[in-house]
Amino acid sequence: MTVSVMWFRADLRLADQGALRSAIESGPDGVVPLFVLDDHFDPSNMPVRSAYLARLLADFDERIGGLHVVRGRPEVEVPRVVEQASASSVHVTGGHTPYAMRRDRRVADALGDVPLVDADSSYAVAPGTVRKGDGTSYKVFTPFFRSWQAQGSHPPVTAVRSHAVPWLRSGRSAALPEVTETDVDLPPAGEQAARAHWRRWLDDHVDDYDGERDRPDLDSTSRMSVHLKWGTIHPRTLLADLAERSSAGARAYERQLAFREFYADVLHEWPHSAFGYYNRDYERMQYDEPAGDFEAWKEGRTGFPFIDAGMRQMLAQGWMHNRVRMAVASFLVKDLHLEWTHGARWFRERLVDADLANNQHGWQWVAGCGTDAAPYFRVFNPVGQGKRFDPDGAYIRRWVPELRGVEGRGVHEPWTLEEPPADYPPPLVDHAQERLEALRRHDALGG
DNA sequence: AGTCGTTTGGA
DNA sequence: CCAAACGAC
Repeated sequence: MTVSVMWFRADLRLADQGALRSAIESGPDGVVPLFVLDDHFDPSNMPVRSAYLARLLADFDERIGGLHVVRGRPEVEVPRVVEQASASSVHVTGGHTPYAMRRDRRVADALGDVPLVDADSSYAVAPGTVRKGDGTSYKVFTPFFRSWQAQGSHPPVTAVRSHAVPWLRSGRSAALPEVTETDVDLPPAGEQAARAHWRRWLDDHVDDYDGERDRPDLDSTSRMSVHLKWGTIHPRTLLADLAERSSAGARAYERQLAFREFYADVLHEWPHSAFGYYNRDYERMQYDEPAGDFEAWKEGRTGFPFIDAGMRQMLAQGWMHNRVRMAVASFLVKDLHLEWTHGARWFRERLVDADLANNQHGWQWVAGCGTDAAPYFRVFNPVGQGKRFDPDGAYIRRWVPELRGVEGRGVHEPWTLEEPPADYPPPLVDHAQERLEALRRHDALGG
């Protein structure tokens, strides 16, 4: 009997998209599903994501009847499980961050003659494979998008759900993390939840996506980011469903999926951009040190209702509408003059969908130092964004209880009210002034 | 995936 | 007088 180990990387890219098929094609009679909780895994650094991961692992464990979870270093634990199971191959599936790639190489070295097969990526097109005619990678989204579309991707795999190859049940794993209570209103975890949610959104909302996606008050985005991040659904599944639709909304959604693929490709090509400036000119800019204003931003007490609503939505749900992410990021970088890395770290702590490539490059786009970034002089107006994308203020009233009693559009500028709510803070900064300060600091860079 | 001050053209 | 369009940052 030949056995293969199916090693899920940091997330649970599931078998229906090719990983298990790839294992089947290599001919094993059984598959050991393995998840390694890395020694470096520290729940205090990612409280929201670790709470979600525990739910996800529990769901997976229940569904396949025994996920093998071990704690330790992958280069030690993967070979150990291979030896215990007398496996002849390891199929790895999941995210393509530079860190995952480096870790794979260490594991491959430790495995010796047992092949480590990169069974599937968590992207429609694997990072590092969309290339210009001269073989170099793209730095601008639009040409990447065209090339990515032209390249296409194979259809999603659906038939392997029939369990042509049995999972080798290992019994309940002692290392399975405990599912603990959390104050965060987390979305349901698991593949079935992901598929059900997608189906519903596709039927009811995708055709309106183009017109409504920027409106946090309507809450009409797909909220699929969490499922894509954790791999409980594959983008190829989404693309196949979208291809059957002719609406502008379906096309706009494909474009958003392509942004995710673009940033994964960028990170793959420039690993340093995960935690440093993609455009290193911006390292020299003058920044302030995080202080009380940073704490106010984190807690949603800046006195700018649209900004505070977003930050509080993130604390409550581990999720924030993308339009608001851009506005709060701009506020941190250009009104508070803090480095984007501080904000990106807070997002990674509090967002359940925090994905390294999307998060870091989304921030760098706003900060003007990323690939195909917004020019630095594009400064979001924290009030104007609210008026434009939350016209009636419903989003603000939902997330900022102090302002719930304020009727009309005055809710965007409570300091102009005759009687501003006493328990809501005054604006932390003068936006017009700080905007000019940001432009001044940028000018000081020269060139 | 922006904002702001200015200009322009129609009422 | 005001909105839409425009160009600069």
